[in-house]
Amino acid sequence: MDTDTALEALAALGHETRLTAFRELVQAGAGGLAVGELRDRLGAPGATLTAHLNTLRSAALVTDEREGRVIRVRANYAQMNALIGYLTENCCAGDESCGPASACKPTKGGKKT
Amino acid sequence: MDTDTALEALAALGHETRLTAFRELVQAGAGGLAVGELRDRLGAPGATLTAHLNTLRSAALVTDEREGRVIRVRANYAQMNALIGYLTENCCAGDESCGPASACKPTKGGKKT
DNA sequence: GCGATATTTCCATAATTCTGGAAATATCGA
DNA sequence: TCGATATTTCCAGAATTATGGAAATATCGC
Repeated sequence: MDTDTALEALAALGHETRLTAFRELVQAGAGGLAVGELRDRLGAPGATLTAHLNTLRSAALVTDEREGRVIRVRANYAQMNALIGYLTENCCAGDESCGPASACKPTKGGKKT
Repeated sequence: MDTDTALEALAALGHETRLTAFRELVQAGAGGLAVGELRDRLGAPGATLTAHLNTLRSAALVTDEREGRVIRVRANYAQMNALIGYLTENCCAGDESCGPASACKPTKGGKKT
């Protein structure tokens, strides 16, 4: 993931309603949620929710698919994963100084601690 | 890390200047950087940089320490790490559907030392 | 086609964040 | 003490983002 993409994803998640929406979608799993269901859970007006979903979609954090009258929204795990990867690289910057996160590095070099 | 804290960290990083600043600090390592050095690298006016550093500090992503006339700023790896932990939990939501990230889960199945 | 349901787009207002010059503060060395 | 350097605070204008009502669009079942 490049920096611009990470930036967009971070900004998208850095808003209470959007972070909450994303978490709902993650918890909903592969089935995702209908926009209306999400709206009920968040208690946000339709127009407001649409605007936030546009932001999340633009950051590729969610995908949506029309199913008749309903639009089903799903968390894009791959993108979140890529974001975590970006942050992990930018957290540890090649050394092991990140503590717990070093257990997170996928085989970089030899480590023993 | 709780959601409010993660929210603040995400919002702090969701801005080009601040993300760049944080990356510079991570790359600078444990020694950190003087505010002036960071200002030169980013090419931002002092007041602007101060405002951004205040945001990062408020999100606990950086720490600073006065050294005579210079204020040395350092990335707070622990906080970034906690943020990654938060996102990882909210990415995978208890199942292993996240691909590579599942290798990232600390003590779930408990393997290795 | 019609009415109902689901969601979006349009648009204006409100709220927040960003920016940077100038003045203030802190520290140093002589 | 003074003058130089490093950084912050103050402040206000500029820019961006958020909000939500109303109208528009899309799809359904009949």
